[in-house]
Amino acid sequence: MNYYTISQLAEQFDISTRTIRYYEERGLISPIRTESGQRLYTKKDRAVLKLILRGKRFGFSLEEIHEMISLFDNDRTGRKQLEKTIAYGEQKLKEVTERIEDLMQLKQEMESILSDFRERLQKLEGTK
Amino acid sequence: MNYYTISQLAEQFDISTRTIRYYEERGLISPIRTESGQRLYTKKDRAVLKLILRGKRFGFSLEEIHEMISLFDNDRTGRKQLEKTIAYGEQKLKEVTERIEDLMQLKQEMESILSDFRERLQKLEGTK
DNA sequence: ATTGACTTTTACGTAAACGTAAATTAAAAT
DNA sequence: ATTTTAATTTACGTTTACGTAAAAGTCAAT
Repeated sequence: MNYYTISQLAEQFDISTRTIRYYEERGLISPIRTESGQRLYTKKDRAVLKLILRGKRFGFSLEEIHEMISLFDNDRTGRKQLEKTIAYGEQKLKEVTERIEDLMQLKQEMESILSDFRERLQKLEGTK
Repeated sequence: MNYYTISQLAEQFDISTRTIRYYEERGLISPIRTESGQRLYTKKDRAVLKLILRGKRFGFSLEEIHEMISLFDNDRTGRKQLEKTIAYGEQKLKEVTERIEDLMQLKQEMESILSDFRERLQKLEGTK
C-alpha cells in the first residue's frame, strides 16, 4: 500500500491544500504522519475526501458530512449504537431520496422551459 | 390579483424577513412598493422565492441561482440572445442531470451500508 | 387618538469555509 | 552541497449569507 501527499490529492480533486488541511482541522479526515510530520494519505483517506466533496456538491455542510462519514467508517458494535446508527442512516437516506425527487422535478421544469425557447427560436428561423 | 406582505412570505417559507430583503439586495427578487414604501409580493414573486429556496437546498450559490432565474423570466427575443439562453440552459440541465445521477449513486451506497448494519443487528439479536 | 404590531433603512456582527502570507523545516533535484 | 520545490504551523483576511439591533415611519385595532 502506498500513499498520496497532500499536493497530489489537491491536484487530483482540483482543490487547495489548505482546503484539505481544513477538513482535517474539522475532524473529517485523519492522515498519518511521517517522522518529520508530513501528512500521508491512504486510498481510504482519498475515498473519504471524495465523499466530502460529493457531499459539498449536494449542499451539505461540513458538519453534516462529518456525521455521515461517521456512519460509514464507524465500528459501532453495541446494539443501542447500531440502532441509533441505522435510524440516523434511514433519515439521511430519506433526505437524499427527497432531494432526488426535487431535482427531477427541477429537471422537468428546465426541460419544458428549454423546449419552449427552442420553439421560439424555430419560429424566428422560419421568418428569416 | 392580491399581494403578500414580507412577513407573510417569511412565515410561509419559514425564513426571516431579512433573508427575503437580502435576496432583493442581490437582485434575485423585485417586489413592487406601496406609496409609503412597503414591499408587496405577487404570486410570481412567491414562485421566484420558492425557486431560490430550492436552489439553495441543492447547494447552488445565490449568484448561480440568479443566473438560473434570468433564464426563467427572461424575455429575450433576439436570435443570438435566444441561442445563448438555450446553450446556457442546456448546460445547467446537464449539471442537474449529473447531480441526480451522483445522488442516486450515493443513495445506493447508503442503502447497501444500511442493509449491512441491519444484518449486524440481526446477528446481535440472535445471540441475545 | 393611541397602543401595538409591522415595516423601512442603515449598519455593524457572525459563522462557515476557506484564501493568503509569513516564517520555518524537509524533500527532491541538480 | 546547494538550489528549488513542497510541506508545516500560525494567524490574520475574505466572501457568502444572513443575524441582530437601532431609529423612525406606518398600519391595524381598540
